[in-house]
Parts: sequence; C-alpha cells; structure tokens
Amino acid sequence: MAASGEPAAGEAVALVVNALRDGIMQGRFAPGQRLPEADLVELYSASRGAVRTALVQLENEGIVERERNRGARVRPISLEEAVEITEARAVIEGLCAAKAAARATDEDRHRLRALGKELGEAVAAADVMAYTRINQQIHRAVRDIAAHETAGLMLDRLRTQSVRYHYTVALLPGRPSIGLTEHLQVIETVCSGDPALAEHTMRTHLMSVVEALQQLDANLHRIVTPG
Amino acid sequence: MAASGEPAAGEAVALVVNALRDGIMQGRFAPGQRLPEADLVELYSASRGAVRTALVQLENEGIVERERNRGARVRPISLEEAVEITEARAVIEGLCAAKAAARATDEDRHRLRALGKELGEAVAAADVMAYTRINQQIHRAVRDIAAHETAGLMLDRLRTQSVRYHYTVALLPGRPSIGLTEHLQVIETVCSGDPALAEHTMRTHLMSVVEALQQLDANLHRIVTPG
DNA sequence: GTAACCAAGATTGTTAACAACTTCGTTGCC
DNA sequence: GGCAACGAAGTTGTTAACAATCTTGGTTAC
Repeated sequence: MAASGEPAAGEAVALVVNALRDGIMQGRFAPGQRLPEADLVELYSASRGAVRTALVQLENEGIVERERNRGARVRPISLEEAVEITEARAVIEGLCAAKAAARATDEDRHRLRALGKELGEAVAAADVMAYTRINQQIHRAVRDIAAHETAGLMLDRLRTQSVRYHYTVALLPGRPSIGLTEHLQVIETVCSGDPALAEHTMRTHLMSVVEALQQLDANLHRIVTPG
Repeated sequence: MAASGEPAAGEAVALVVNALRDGIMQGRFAPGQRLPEADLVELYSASRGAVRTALVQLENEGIVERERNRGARVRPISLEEAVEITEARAVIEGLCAAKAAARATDEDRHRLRALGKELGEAVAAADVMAYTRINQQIHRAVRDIAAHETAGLMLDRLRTQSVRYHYTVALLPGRPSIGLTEHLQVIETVCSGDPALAEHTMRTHLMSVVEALQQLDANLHRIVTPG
C-alpha cells in the first residue's frame, strides 16, 4: 500500500477507487488528462488488476472515460451536464427536505439552526472556504435527517461528478449573500415541519445555483474570449 | 453471453455484466442466491478476471452484494427499499415530465396519445403482459422527450434495482384500471405543455405505485403467514 | 515536399497460476 | 454427549506473464 499506516486487510481495488476519486475531485488530475494504468500502478503501489478494476468502476460512476485499447482519461463535464446534475440534485434534495421536515426532532432543528448561524458568520467574515464547508454540512444534515438511503446514494454519485464546478460557484460576487438567505429559508422551512414548503425552498435554492452556474460560465467565456 | 455467435471483439467484462444483470432482472437468479465465480466462469465462458470485475460493477449498481472472502450474492430488496426507489423515481420522472411538457413536439404528442390508446386497449382486454410493456413504453417516451441524460442514467439504475418488484404490481386486482387513468392524465398534462402540471400528475401516479407496493406487500404477508 | 507505409515502442486486454481466507467435517478430549 | 481444536476442501484475493492493439517516429517512393 501507499500509506504506511494500516495493512488495510485487503480489497486493494477499493483503495485505488477511493484514492483516484479523491484525486480527481480535488483537481489533482485535470479534465481530459490521460490516466495510463502503469502510472497509477506506480502512484498507488497497486497491482494492474486492481487499477484496471478501479477504472471500470469510476467509468461506471461517470468521472472517467475509457476507450477500447486507448486507455482511460478524466471525463470533462460540460456546462449543460453541470446544469443537468444540479437539476437532478434539486429534485432529489427536495425529496430529502420534505422527508426531513416530516422527521426532524428538536435536536435536529437545533443543529440545523446552529449551522445556519455559522454560515452567517462565514459570510460576514467573507470566508469562502468556511462558507463552502458549512454549505456542504447543511445539505448533508438535511440528507441525514431524511434518512433516505436511496436518495443519499444518488446524491453521493452526483456530487462526485459535479464537485469541480460546484466549489467555484461560491466565488461569484454576491453569491455567498444570496446563498445565505436561501439556506436560512431552507433551514426554517425544514424546521417548520411542512414537507411541501421545505421541498419548495430547497428546489428554489438549487435552481438558483443553476443560474449561478450559467452566470459563471458566461464569465469564463468573457475571460477566454476577450471582446 | 452463452450464445456461440460472435467472438464479440472484446471487452469481455461488459458481456458478463450485461448477461448477469439480465439474468438477475429476469429472475433466473433468486434474491440471496450465491454467485460463485467459478460457476459464472463456466456459465458465460469468461475468464475469472472478467467475472470478478463484472461482480464489482454490479455491486456498484446495487443488485449484487459482496462480502470479503465470502463471495457475491444477489442482493435482496426489502419493501422499504422498493418504496424508496419508487419515491426517487417519482421526483426524477417528475423532472422528466416537466421537461417533456416544455419540449414536446406535435409528433411527440401524437406518439404519446397513441400509446395511451394502446394502454386502454390492453386494459380492456385484461392483457397484463401488454399493459406492463406499454406502461414501460410510456415512461420511456416521456424520458426520451425530456432529453435529460443525467436523469435517464439515474432511472436506468433505479429500474435495474426495482424491476422484480415492479412487474408484479400490475397483478393487483384493479391496478391496471387505476394505472390507465393515471397514465392518461400524465399524457394529457405533458401534451398540454404545462411543466408544473405534468410534474404533478407524474408524481401522483408514482406515489400511487408506492401505495400499490405496500398493498402488494400486505397481500404477500397474508399468504406467507396464514392467520 | 508530401503522403503512404512500416517498424519499434508503449499501452491495454486476457489468461493462468499462486496465496490467503473461510467453511465444514472430523477427531480427540473433557 | 458435548465442545473445542484441527485439517482438508472450496472459494476468493492477488500478482505476474503473455497476447493483441494502438501510437509514434522515421523512411521511402512518388
């Protein structure tokens, strides 16, 4: 194994899958970059069989492309796809918000509101890193309260595909402020116990992320193609 | 594939994945049944490496479970999970219905209404097989009209998990009649071009399937545990 | 000077053998 | 008679070698 830590008992392919997925999600491999099996074998100190199986699985997860006899590469995602992914997130997280509203305990409500307060402090301090982290924690909390395993797995998959686009949205001017308002609405409606309302605010929030994505894309094009 | 036909050029693992998935979905392997690698090697005339990779992928798809050093088996799905899957389908197909309503051409509308008519004839003839087939065609048509690739892939995955429960719902007494009404409503609202309305009818339809699932489960328990 | 072609290198697809673990039946002991 | 340790068979986890395919660079003919 790469890590000197534990012998990790086995299942070498799972280790490679996780390491590679993290690497791609953290941007250590650029979209479109080739992923030769030999390189990955050396990088992760795994056998070729493990690397190979890991690539098949990541292809199945949609973050790697493979062409027969031509190897694997990091799959680039287009704006259209990022929008689709966010739309799908909108309806699934909407489902989670509805379930969460129906199931939330007093303790859950307390935790959500605490996260809302933290988010406000991050925005006040203009701390983008903290904003992004707490943002994820809020969505994660709603998902956990919903206790909907199928929805959770689907969100996992969508997140791995969209994360590179995702974290940049917070960099748009004015975005954290908008996001704060929307998240507070989501939190309050989930805590109110009204499933339909909670679903609505969650969907509204994520549709606003769709708009932010499109705006972000327009900005990128403006930079790439200077008038 | 067992068929002697073509050497199939390559990618042996994909062949095994498809064959095994079909086998499980068609009920040729019972839930909980063990799937020893050696048996699959012989059954599909593939190498163990291909079989092994296929099992990893099917585990990722959620229709097979594997335990370290203890092999793979067909993953049983509980009622709770079937309900979760249908709830997830409800929101995603709701998204598709909304998109479809916004995008449908005159030709699309014609095709949908033709399918609706066919479904009515199948119900009138009490032809359960035809009902199930046309049912799937209608959902497939809405999905195609929506042209939402991400949603389509998610539905593919959900379908492979739930298909065994799914086709039995049509056997409930009175179910085809209810299903006909709901499908006709879905078709008409999609054709009306109102996204919100189309989404609503599609979700209502699938929530009614959830109820049918629970009713089916109650019936099964009554059979298994005779008072 | 360009285009087709060929050979060497690099990369992936496939298979077989080896090692480790679990399970189940047996034997010996309490 | 029951329980625990032992061992053999079966199954999975891992690795290495071999075969097929693609890419690349140079050469040759036109």
